[in-house]
Amino acid sequence: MTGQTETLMCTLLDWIDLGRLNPGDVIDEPALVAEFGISRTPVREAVLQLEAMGLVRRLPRKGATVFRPTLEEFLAILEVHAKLEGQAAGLAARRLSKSWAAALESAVQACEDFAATKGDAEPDAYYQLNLRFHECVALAAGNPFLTEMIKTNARKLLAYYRARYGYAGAIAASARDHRAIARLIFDRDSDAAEALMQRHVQFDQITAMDLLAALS
Amino acid sequence: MTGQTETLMCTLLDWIDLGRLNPGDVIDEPALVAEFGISRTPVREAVLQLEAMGLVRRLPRKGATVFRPTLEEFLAILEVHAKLEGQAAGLAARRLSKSWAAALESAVQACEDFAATKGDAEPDAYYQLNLRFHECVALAAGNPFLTEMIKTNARKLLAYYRARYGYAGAIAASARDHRAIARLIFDRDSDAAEALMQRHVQFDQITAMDLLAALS
DNA sequence: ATACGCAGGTTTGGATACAATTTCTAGTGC
DNA sequence: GCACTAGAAATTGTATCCAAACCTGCGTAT
Repeated sequence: MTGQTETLMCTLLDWIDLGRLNPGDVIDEPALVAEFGISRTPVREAVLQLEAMGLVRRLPRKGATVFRPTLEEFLAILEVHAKLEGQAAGLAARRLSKSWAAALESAVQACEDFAATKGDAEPDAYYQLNLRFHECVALAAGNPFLTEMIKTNARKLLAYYRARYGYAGAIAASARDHRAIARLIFDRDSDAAEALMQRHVQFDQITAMDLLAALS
Repeated sequence: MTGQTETLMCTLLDWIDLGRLNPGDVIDEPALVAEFGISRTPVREAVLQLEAMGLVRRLPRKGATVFRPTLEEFLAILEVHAKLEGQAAGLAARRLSKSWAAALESAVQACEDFAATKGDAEPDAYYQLNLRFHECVALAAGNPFLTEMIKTNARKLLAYYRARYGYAGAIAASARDHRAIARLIFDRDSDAAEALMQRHVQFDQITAMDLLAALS
């Protein structure tokens, strides 16, 4: 009896992270009730909390769906997300500890190795490495609140980021960016790290629109 | 029957905004049940959603309390909040429309007039003007997502900001800052507006710590 | 043939009932 | 007199139940 609401929420978050639930998918409450053998109450509460976080949207009489931004919403979120990731990089440059330096270097290495050996194959696998890099930077910034915010926002853009690495050369370019950002962080160049990370995340809005179009 | 959960949530948010609920105050669920003549379910749901937003903390067996940051949490939130307000100012400088320009000018004027005529008296009244200035900037930035985020974060720091204007000269200094920021926005100097707003919000951390100490 | 409407079913929000864990209290024994 | 324990009450999470709002489809009337 360790909190069915909480358990279910974590499960749903995992499903979103793993791509088992994608933007626009309906969250079928009765089905969850049946699948988990629990009552409507915790299911309802879990969905309500996800809605409060902005990850789920509930249309009147239409069921709950995983948040799927419109073009305007996507660009608005991306704009803020890029700024926060930038801040994280800037702070990391100022606060980097020995142990996070090691973790960051290994995350960047992993990205480079992948780009060198696998090229454009397995974009989903690269996406996981990408996640690790960004998580490292966020954690190295030493601001748990910022980390949490970045994670939540990232979830709203998740499916689109995943799609990003399907384009030829995207993985190599991403790995190069990561290296450049890491170098600036290691050099303690806070301003440059911030600026570059922000540009890295807010990749050409044309590309963003391509992604959106591809996923509509 | 127009959504008791939603109604209650808005009421609680208002209470927080108006200072009727302050950080650390307990949210007595049974009392709310009695006061509103509703059942436990909507009360519980409202509190859970506030918790998901980070505005309420629920300790095991100790009831729910309005979020009251520790010193570390306060500084972490302030760091992010300042960055976001800065972004809003920068975007406003680029996107300012005629009508928002007028609203912004009037908000700044109101601050200046207050500082000139009332001096350091009625800090709570000035706080409302301050809110309007920041809201104007956020709205002028044209990013609803950013606006929402700023509002939620501001709520977490609310009681502390209110206390800020109790210090001699604080109101006049704030009004001067607002004028300087507005000038940069009117001049379309995005970078400078962003930097100045960030500094304005993340006021000297010494001061922040004074506030915290005063409120513990 | 079409449009109006009414009866069922479904969906959703809310109330209440129930169970488990824990705390307060009072009583008893050392 | 203090401590320990048992029981009573409360807090909290979950389940079940109820009522109102709204979709759906069929029937009837014009």
